[in-house]
Amino acid sequence: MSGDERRRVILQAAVELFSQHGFKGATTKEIAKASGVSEAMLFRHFENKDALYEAIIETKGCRESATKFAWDNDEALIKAIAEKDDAAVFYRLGFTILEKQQSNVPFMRLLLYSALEEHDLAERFFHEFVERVYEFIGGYIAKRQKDGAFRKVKPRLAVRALLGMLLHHSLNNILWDKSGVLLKISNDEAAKGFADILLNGLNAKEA
Amino acid sequence: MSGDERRRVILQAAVELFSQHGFKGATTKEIAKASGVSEAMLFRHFENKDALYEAIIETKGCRESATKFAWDNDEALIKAIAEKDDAAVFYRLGFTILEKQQSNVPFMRLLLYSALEEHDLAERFFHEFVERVYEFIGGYIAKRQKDGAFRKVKPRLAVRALLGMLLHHSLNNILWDKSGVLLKISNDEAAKGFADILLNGLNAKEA
DNA sequence: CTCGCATAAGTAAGTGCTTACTTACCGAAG
DNA sequence: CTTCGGTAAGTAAGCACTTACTTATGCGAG
Repeated sequence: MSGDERRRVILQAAVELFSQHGFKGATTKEIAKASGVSEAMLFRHFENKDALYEAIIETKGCRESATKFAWDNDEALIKAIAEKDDAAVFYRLGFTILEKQQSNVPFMRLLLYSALEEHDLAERFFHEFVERVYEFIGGYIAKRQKDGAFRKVKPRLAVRALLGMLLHHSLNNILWDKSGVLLKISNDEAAKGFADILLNGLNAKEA
Repeated sequence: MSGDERRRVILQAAVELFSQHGFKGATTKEIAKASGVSEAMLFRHFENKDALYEAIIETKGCRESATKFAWDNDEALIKAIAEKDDAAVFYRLGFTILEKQQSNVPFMRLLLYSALEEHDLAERFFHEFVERVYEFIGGYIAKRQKDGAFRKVKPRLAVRALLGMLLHHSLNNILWDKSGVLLKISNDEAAKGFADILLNGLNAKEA
């Protein structure tokens, strides 16, 4: 196997294990074993454990999706924003964030760990992600408030609400995968439901 | 210092460190040092690390508040439920959950870690907490739907939304305490804001 | 009051195992 | 014969947990 190939295999195994056990919890021995090489090989490809973690975050599927979200290329989202179709906007936003969990990087788990563990890199990663979401969604909410379409709620509080729903949903589905005790809700249904709740609330429309 | 006193001191230090670094991340050496005794003393008071963790969860301020929530004694909540004052109900629920963070046990952090770490005890703890919340709040929502006061949204989805807001809010405030980068929102304001969003949504009332 | 002694509170210095990381070496391809 | 992908066998430090031992604290009998 060539160097580049091996590197990718190691990264893939590392992502899996870091997102499962966190930075501290995942061991280099495990990662090496999971990628089918000796620990020594791992340390030839990556200077140390930190460098390995950094490489994951710098990875296309992670940092880029954390900061850019590929939102720029989401036609459904662009169309929804242009048409001021709020339900579609929030649905697309939620869905694309949630689906990252399913993609090559178990994004949400990595994100939650990075918020808890005291690791500079991880913390910066979390902050960048959250800030970016606040900017994007918060900006949209503020705009719609100016339009008179949204009530005057602190945009940041609304973002915190939406992001919280999504994070908690991911957390629950992760746990569901492990134990099957909790309720499984599909990402699609959750994204739709959260968008609906966020926009219309629980109160029945007054006649 | 008497045995019981010492035990309490150790528990206090352990709570602090477990909630900061997680179960794996906190070391018995650190915990012993933080409580001003040798490691050997720690292991005289608690059979092993697991037993120490278990003792914390069994603690009044933790398991009981996780499963009972002291909601039975919250007069403001009981009154709000009786009067079907939904805004007050959700505000009280949110506020009491959030305030646990401030109390003797940094509840939310412990909860988040327990959701991520692969530790039977921790997982059970998280499940119990979440199930209990789903039952209580979900039950209330279902009832209000029957009253015709709430729209037909899956109760569990609504609970997931509310709990998610609260968890994420705690996570942000934790990180704020550490870095000061994120927006600090008081628990009171957050609980009020989330209750409002959950009930009324963002959409401006249609004329 | 105090002596004797059991018991609880405490420690220093380990145990064996795991951790991140290293060194010294090997075989094949260019 | 060097360079690259690879390994076996380390190392020092850190982990949960123990051992062997010392001090403090009751507390009933004399």
